[in-house]
Amino acid sequence: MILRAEDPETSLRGEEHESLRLWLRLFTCTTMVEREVDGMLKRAFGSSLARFDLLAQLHRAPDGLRMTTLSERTLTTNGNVTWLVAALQREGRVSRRVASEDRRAAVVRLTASGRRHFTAMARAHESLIERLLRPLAPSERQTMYTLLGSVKQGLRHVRTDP
Amino acid sequence: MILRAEDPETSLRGEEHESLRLWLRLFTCTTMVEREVDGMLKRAFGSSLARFDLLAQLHRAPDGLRMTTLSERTLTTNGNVTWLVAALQREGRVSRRVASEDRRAAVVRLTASGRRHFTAMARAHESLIERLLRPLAPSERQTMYTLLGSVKQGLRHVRTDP
DNA sequence: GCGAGTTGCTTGATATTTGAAGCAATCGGT
DNA sequence: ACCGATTGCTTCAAATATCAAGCAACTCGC
Repeated sequence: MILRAEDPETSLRGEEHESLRLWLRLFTCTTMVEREVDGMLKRAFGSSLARFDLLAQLHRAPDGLRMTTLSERTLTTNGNVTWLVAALQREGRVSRRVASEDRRAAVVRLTASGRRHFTAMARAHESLIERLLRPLAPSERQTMYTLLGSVKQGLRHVRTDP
Repeated sequence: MILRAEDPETSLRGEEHESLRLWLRLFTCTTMVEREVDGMLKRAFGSSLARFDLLAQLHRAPDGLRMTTLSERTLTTNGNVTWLVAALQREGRVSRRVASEDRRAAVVRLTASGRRHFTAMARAHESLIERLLRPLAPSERQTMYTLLGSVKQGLRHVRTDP
């Protein structure tokens, strides 16, 4: 889903709406990259971006993560995490057990197979991203990274800070 | 789905992987904004980002668009567009008719109701985006817009230009 | 004009995602 | 220890999205 207004047919006039134009382009670019990545992960690994993302979270948490933490970090709903973890478990990529401190909570972690699988995907993922972002010079990437940092920072307070 | 690696636990080391870090942040920010927007459109208009996007395309194409064009512009599958258009048609937001030049093709356009609905959503959408991107100064927005322009440009040739 | 390839779109089976509701375990006083 | 919130997760139904066929309407070259 893309709103792209940067083409000739655009209805936006002049310098006004700059935020909007920026968002449209941001959205377009991200979605395009997302589709490239998701497609690659599906074709080459029978996986998906959503799975990869979840595995990535677990990869940097050797002690495992709770369902809720996973849903916060992957920015999806708890129901979706339940579903994804179940799928990944069937595929043997993750294991789960009841948390010792809280019998309601589940701790999910990567299995050896999951770790291997993730590592292979991560390699392919990185080289694809490298390729897709090649048009940006290192300093430009840095600039953009910084600018996005402040956006991200601001997004934290959105709900509470109208 | 977010891969965020910018937190303390990150496994990325130093200046290498800058592309990857940038992508992760890009993805995070975009997804967060997407969720804000989608939620707002749902709560306030009983619509969604996907619908809004489709309507936006039609809004700037007074003569209507073909299904295929819609799927290209919204970056989704043709099957999804068929579904979305059917839903929007049931809701009275769009109309469709067979193209005069090609009896296979359908031309979709906004109805008066669709136009009104879209206009209202667009207003709310713009002010939300304005608010979310407020942390960026105008010149920064411009910079980012330009940088994303080259990324977008590069994405066009990805498939053909390994 | 004809038949082999395209194209434009729909279908149907699946996969994924969301949102709300439900259940059990834990927590905070009391 | 007991009760009413709260929390952590799952479930279920419904909304979306994807992918692979499938079908009809075009196009071309002959």
